[in-house]
Amino acid sequence: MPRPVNKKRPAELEDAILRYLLKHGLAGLSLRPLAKAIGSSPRVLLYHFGSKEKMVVKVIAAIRRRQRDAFAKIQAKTYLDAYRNVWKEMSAPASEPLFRLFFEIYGIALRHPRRYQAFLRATIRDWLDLIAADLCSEGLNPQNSRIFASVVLAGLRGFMLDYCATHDRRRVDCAVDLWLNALIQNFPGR
Amino acid sequence: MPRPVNKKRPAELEDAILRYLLKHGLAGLSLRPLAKAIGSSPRVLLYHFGSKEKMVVKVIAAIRRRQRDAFAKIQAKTYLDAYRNVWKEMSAPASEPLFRLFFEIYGIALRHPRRYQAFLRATIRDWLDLIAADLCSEGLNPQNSRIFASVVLAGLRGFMLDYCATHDRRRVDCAVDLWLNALIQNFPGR
DNA sequence: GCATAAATGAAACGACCGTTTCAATAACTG
DNA sequence: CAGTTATTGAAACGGTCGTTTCATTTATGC
Repeated sequence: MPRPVNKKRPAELEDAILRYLLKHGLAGLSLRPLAKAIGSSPRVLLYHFGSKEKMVVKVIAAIRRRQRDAFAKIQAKTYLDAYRNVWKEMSAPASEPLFRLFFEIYGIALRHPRRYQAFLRATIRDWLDLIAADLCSEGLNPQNSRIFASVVLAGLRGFMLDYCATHDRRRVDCAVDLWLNALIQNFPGR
Repeated sequence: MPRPVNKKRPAELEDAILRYLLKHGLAGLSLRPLAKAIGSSPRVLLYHFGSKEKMVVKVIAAIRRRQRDAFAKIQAKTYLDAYRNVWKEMSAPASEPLFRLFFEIYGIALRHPRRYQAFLRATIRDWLDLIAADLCSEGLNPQNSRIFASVVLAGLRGFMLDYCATHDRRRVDCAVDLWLNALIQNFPGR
């Protein structure tokens, strides 16, 4: 009978907070500057999320979903091309804030495995599932698919760590090429 | 004529702080608990390092040196064996605190490139130099050595990210094997 | 032992933190 | 319009932060 709940409000806040985190990072996050920047107030954030920690966990889940969805849609005729395209997308300037934030969260999550258990598990498994499913659909057995997918994921993340730190595009791009060629020649289905 | 400076004191403090960081991480570091834990006081830390930020930068440099030295001494008859041994050393339980701290610092450094410029540059270049020098000494030209070394470094770091998050040793170890075999078959000198 | 400067202790400063309290407002139902 | 509850604002609370101030202790060369 009274004022009904606004179900879209939390999602709106999540989006705004995510954008703020992309700019300012997670480590030094505090409610007052955040609230001011997104036109809200600490009171409102705590009302909707319960606590700062719960808020962060929620937003991190949203970040993970966003990152996964951004790359799930990439397709190509061959694996070589697909992975090439993924790297091109990952290393594009537009992706860098997301990866910087991702690595920052990664570091914090490794320090607090309990709190960020969901993130730690999902951040590997999401991608492994994505990559391995593709391989499976081509006839590779599930177990080998996961092994091969682990190699792909580790490479992509490792190169991204390098690129974010050095911005040495020429060297890293060359290295990615060399790596992909070596991988593809040892593709377990060939 | 008066009391002379104790040149060993800063190094002692650095060591103690490093041990504390390995346990407690960098993100939430604050002087009072740190000082208490190492039997010192905030006053002393600031006296010797000037500020918290300068202290952190100094200790991070020490961490980097320690990490590099720990792996520089690893040798083997073939590259395959050498990289295998490096991975074995990296993924040993004793190394995990160091890598957790390393990834945490990495995330923070990416957020503050100015402050941690030295770390970001060195954390890639140190290893690249180490790996590439080996390859060069076997006759590979310097440029290709750096490319190949980039592949090795990215792989090692990527697998370590995976392992720290999942502790799925069997899968990651298998993936490392697959990756190394693929790499070695495409070793540019063969 | 005395002068001198390095090193440390104790306490305070102003600022900011996450959170709570209390009250006001807003948006809906009947 | 009245009643009800979701939502928000303003201010305060206790606590911790990095840093500074001021005084004291400590170890050395003369």
